Amino acid sequence: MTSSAPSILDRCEAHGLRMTGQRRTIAQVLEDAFDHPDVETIHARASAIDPNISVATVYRTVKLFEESGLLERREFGDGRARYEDAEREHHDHLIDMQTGKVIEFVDPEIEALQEKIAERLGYDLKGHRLELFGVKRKPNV
Amino acid sequence: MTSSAPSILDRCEAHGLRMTGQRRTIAQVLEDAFDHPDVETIHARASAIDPNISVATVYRTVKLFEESGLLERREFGDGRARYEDAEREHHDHLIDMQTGKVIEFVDPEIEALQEKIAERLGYDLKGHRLELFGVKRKPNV
DNA sequence: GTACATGCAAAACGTTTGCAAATAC
DNA sequence: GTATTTGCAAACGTTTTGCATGTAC
Repeated sequence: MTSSAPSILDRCEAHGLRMTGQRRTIAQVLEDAFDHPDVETIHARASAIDPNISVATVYRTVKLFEESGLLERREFGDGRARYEDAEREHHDHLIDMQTGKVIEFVDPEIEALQEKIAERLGYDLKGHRLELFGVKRKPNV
Repeated sequence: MTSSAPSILDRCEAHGLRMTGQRRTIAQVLEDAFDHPDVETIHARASAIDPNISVATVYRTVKLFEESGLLERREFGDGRARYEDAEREHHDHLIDMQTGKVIEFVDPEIEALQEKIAERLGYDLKGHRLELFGVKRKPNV
């Protein structure tokens, strides 16, 4: 099972970004994240590796990475931005309203339907945001 | 063609909310809004009717109305919250990436599909947020 | 009359920015 | 060596809050 996708770090270099120690650390943190960390969390994790990182640098770096197409910014409605690797398989989110847990899913049917709707309205679909909010179904109450 | 849905004001009273002049004015503004105004805009429109309304009151009132289920809060990614009548026909949004224009649409097929996805993941769907981002299609370039 | 709503100004929150010192290339 | 990045702290825009005053019921 070979890992086919290039790492965030690889993509930084492919983009010709000037790589500092801080940027490398932040790229690493995001590479290892399988959740959707906000800036504060990224900063905390990065600081654990290298204490010489300020929040300002994290803000500047995630913005840079986002503008370079390496990261995607998400807003789940709690007032702060969250980030995830843009090259991961595309997916949408279901948020458990009781626990706040975020479940990822992919559904080709819904993707296709969105294209169709945009087209019907006279638009080319460039992106979308789909979040489902639900509560865990009880077996048979 | 009779208007069947009760007004926001009616619903305020049905909820037993204490009705002040300010709240009545804000309810009116939202009733008349066919766009998705942010707090600043709501405040401007309300001030035109009654200059004795502070922004703090608008913030407190939209939060109250939202918690009472009269309004829905939306975030279109520009950093401020926008509000719309919760009882209006359900719809999703397509945002024109070039102009910022917001187009509303309904698609029963996509609604049904979302239910199905949530169910497949073991959840009862309680709400969702779907926003499409697109650019106007050019005839045949 | 009393509990609740308001206005004001101050504070909180996440985020951005100006600047001098440090670093990548 | 030079242009870019960093840390710090101050500033930003949106939203919340403490408190004294005013209002609905």
